[in-house]
Amino acid sequence: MNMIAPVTESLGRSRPRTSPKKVKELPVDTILEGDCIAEMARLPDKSVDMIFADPPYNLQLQGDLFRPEGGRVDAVDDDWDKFESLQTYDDFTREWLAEARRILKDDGTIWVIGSYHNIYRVGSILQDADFWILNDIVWRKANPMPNFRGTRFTNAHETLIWCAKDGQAKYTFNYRAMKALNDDLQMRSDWLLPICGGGERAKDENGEKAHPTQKPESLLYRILLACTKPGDVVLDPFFGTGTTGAVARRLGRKWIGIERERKYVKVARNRIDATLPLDESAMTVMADKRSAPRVAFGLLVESGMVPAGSKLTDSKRRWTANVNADGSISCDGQAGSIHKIGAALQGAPSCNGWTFWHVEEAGKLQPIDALRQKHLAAL
Amino acid sequence: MNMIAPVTESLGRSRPRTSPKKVKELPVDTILEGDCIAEMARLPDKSVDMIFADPPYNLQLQGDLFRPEGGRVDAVDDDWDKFESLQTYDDFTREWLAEARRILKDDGTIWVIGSYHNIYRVGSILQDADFWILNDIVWRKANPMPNFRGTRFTNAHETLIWCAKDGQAKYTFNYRAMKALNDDLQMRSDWLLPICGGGERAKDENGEKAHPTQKPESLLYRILLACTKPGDVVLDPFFGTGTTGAVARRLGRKWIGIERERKYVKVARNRIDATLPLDESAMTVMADKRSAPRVAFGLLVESGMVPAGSKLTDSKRRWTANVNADGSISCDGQAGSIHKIGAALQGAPSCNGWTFWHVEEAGKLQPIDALRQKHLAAL
DNA sequence: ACTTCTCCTGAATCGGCGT
DNA sequence: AACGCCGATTCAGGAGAAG
Repeated sequence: MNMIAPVTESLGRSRPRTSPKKVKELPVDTILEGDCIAEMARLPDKSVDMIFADPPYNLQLQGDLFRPEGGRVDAVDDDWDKFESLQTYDDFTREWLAEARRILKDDGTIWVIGSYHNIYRVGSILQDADFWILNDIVWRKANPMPNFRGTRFTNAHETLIWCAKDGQAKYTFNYRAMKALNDDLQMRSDWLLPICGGGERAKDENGEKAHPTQKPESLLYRILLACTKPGDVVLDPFFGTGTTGAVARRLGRKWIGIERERKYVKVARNRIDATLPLDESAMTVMADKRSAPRVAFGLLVESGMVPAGSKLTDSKRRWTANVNADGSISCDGQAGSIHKIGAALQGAPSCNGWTFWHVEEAGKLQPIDALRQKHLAAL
Repeated sequence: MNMIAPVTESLGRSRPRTSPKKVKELPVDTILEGDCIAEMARLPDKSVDMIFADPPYNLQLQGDLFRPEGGRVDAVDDDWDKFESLQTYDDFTREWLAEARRILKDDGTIWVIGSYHNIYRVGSILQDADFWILNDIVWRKANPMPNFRGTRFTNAHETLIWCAKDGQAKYTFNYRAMKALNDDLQMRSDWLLPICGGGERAKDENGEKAHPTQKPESLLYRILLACTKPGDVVLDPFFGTGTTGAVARRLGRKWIGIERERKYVKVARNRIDATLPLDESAMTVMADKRSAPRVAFGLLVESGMVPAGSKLTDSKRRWTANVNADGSISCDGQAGSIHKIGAALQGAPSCNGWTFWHVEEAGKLQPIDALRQKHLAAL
């Protein structure tokens, strides 16, 4: 078991500690065997970067599904049952989500997956707990189980809810990586992925499938790639056969799993041990421009890459601007930054001067952003 | 206005009548102008076969949003979508759903559409009110608005919840019709349909869009075809520009619309009057496009078919590229899509990366397009 | 007549940093 | 905390103009 000190210390805030014996250091790359709420209670405040949770889909309701067809059920008792189970499920959900919220860093995010049986309870309780929904994602199953009786639409999807701790949080979203993964189109909220089967499906000692609802690694791959950075800590409070851990290890993320059932813990351990991390070069993703170091236009002027006195023009040569010695530009009697002048000329509220303005080189127009990239590469 | 006697008489059950002056006969094929709860209160118990509801989503938008090219997004800022709090929204939802339940026949079903802003509230309250969820349906928008800032996944779907009054109800589901509509495959819970635009979009006197959130007729067509019979009565308590009425008339169903805003009522009346029953000319778009699904290269990376870290080469082994975790590839210090990098290396304006790049398998080079075909076949 | 190009628009909870 | 500046950011489809 590896240990790393939690980045943020427990602050002893409003929420009472539900357990007196909190761990001093965050246990990572390990499975905590026990009840998810009790084990979460031992983890420090604001210590994990992401939580992925695949909670039970409300076992009480599933019980109803197994009733013999045509059996006469007293309606009043049934309603009472249902109320009882929904109430119980809600209480359970509120409790583990409260712990999850406490453990999550302020800029961390949480993902919860569910079906129509439970996801509306989960979504409402997330909102009630002041989580801020960023997206809901539809996992479209490429190969769902058909509806054998022909009584409904084929239940061919599950729903994931992605939340920040509040509307102001600065969460991680690797936009360019997601765009790259989707052939240079923005990644949408509907994901088509096969269900987990074949060799990926974990087996127990008897060769039977080890877990009834094992999630595909491709699903976790996309989630972890989108919303975490290498080295981030991911918590999965309903670990099962450890899909989250396996993918986290492969992608160079740290992980914590909580699982109550010993048989699943064993399967998960073996599975993750057999998973090899990608080497660092393979782990790289398209970097967001936002995270690149800033280059002031004046720096290019200073360095002579775009000398003072040279001309800038837009791609259609509608306007020509003069470069001043201080990195400001002049056009139409106005002077200011490449962005300000670009916006003013177009009558637009804003403008990215780096892509708007061009220089002529060998008869061809080239955006000054290309020069910036050259400048960055030279460093 | 046509009148038909309610099929099921009011039984004077537990719920107190919220209005003393209930109509004696059910008003059909007409718009009731007024508040949805007050107007529903005038309708008799157990009198309609289906309810389709498109309630306000409570979007909670902040400031203006601008497109990259400078245009301003025409947001939904209407008063009818503003609520003081989640609590207020929940109270409103409980109230109109209670009336809806009272009016609905015991074997009737209800559909409610929403987005992540409100659908979890709606789903929970439906379950709390003892409605029985039969399916949740994902409307995948073929042409959603992009995420202009690159901050989240493109919000490309809305969710519909379909409920019976309880788990024992004998609801209508036209299984064969749905299967026929889907090329003789069971209709799934994810529907790909374009948003409402072009000539279908209702205009006001000034030629502006009459309503900010008009739903496409293809969506209502599928719902009414699936869950009602000819002659059934469909109630839409948030009628807007009357899509439900127009499609109901086209399909030979009776309809009741409730709408508070006079401007929408006028548009809806004109629109429905101009709709010819059983003219299916406008319905040609309703079937899912069954064109071959596009496969992103990233999908092969995610699924492990071309693992991150593996090498690609062109047929003559002049270049070798490294596969990154997000499906981009790197070569010669550049990173980008299989197409972009292939084009850049050759100095060509474009390149089909699927045929340009190869993987080595058993000493033989194989274009990655072959792997794509294998992936498609597996689905 | 046919193609190509430009422009417009759609239920959207759509920045970050330094001063 | 508020303000101001930098500068990052879009997909599909329909309509109508232009070639």
